[in-house]
Amino acid sequence: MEGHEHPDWSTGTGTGTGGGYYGESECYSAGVNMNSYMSAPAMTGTGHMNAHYVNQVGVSHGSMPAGGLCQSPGAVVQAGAGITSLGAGLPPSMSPISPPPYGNMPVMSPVYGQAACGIRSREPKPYRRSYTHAKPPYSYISLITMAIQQSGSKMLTLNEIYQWIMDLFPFYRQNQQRWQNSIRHSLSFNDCFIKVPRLPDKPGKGSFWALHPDSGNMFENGCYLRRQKRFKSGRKPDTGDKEAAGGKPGSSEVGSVSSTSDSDSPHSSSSPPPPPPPPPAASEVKAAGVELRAHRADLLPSSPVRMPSPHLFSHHHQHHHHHALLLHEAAHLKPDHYPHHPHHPHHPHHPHHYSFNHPFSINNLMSEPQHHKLDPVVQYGGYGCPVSGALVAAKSGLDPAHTDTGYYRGVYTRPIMNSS
DNA sequence: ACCTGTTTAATTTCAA
DNA sequence: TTGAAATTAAACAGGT
Repeated sequence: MEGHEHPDWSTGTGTGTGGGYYGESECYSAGVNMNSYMSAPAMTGTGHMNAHYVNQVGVSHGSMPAGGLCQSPGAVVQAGAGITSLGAGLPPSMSPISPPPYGNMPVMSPVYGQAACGIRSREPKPYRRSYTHAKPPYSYISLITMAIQQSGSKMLTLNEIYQWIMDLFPFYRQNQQRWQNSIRHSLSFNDCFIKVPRLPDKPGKGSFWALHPDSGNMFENGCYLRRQKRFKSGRKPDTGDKEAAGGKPGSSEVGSVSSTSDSDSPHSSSSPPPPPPPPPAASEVKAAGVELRAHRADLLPSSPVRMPSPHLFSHHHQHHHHHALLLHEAAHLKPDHYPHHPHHPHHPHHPHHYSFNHPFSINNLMSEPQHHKLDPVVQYGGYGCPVSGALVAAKSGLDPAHTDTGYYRGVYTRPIMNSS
């Protein structure tokens, strides 16, 4: 089928296309949402720049759903932009500094075209390849996380995750069978994702997927391609179980979870106790602890609250109650977005479905679903933090534009270790 | 039947 | 180079 992979872009893997991830031409405007917190301050050291994902695809000016983003503030962008790079981007988070809780994933949007990038793209790169869409510098885990984060209810069905990804990244409109299988694998295999059952009365295709409350910011290191360590549920922060890594996700740990959720939780301090657990049909608690937890109040979506590191967000409202939906509620309300039906085939060409919240919206990412623009969203032009990237580049002397293949290679090499 | 989830396993890629 | 994370494939079980 259709799936034939093109060696070129599609898999970055093997070949070396150099890297595989996007090439030079694509500009995704990223919407990074990092919170403001992230101001791009210092990228200390590492600079990295990577390539910019500029997607020049079609450019639909105008309409971008996401488009909103561009318009806004750009301040940031410009800042960085100094460099012209339109892209410049790295995921915001790359910014070293703030390790955002998961609230800040960079979500970019494919805004095709400059528009988004705002920064006018100048500098047509010499070589714009035809990679129409290169592979985004995010791992599947990152993508899933971003998708979930940006949803108002903080949980999405598998299909919604697929759609979000495809809408944002043209790259993933290809070889669907391949990456979707990987997505499924990632969801099941990684403890950071939990399955939230649908309410009985709301039948539908699959369950909802949410982030494990304790997963925290898995990308604190700023690297969206690879986490330093795989999140394993069951591990308690202080107890001695640190490692966990060795163990396979099999079962045991998972099982233990149940308790975990309650007990440990780094909860946010201020957040009120979790709402009553709506027992969906919990009856079937599957063996898998995970799921359980899901319904367990802990992770209620409401919990944006549960941000693992509330402090980070502190400024933000922590009381998101209004949004806090209970799982079941959430279920009732449709996931959030789109009005479409489950199987509704989205047309590739319009990303608009997501008008609700562009991925860029910081809000979304944060925890606030869509209040649209409440604050200056930081918009970065490129994938992520343009600013930083740009700056860095500048400092480094690299051209942003230069994009090396390894977009991230140099980039985030910084493990944020403890800055604290 | 097709979609969703799980799981095993091989391989690739990255960061230390 | 190495260990671990990520990707890809694929078999298989359940649901709808």
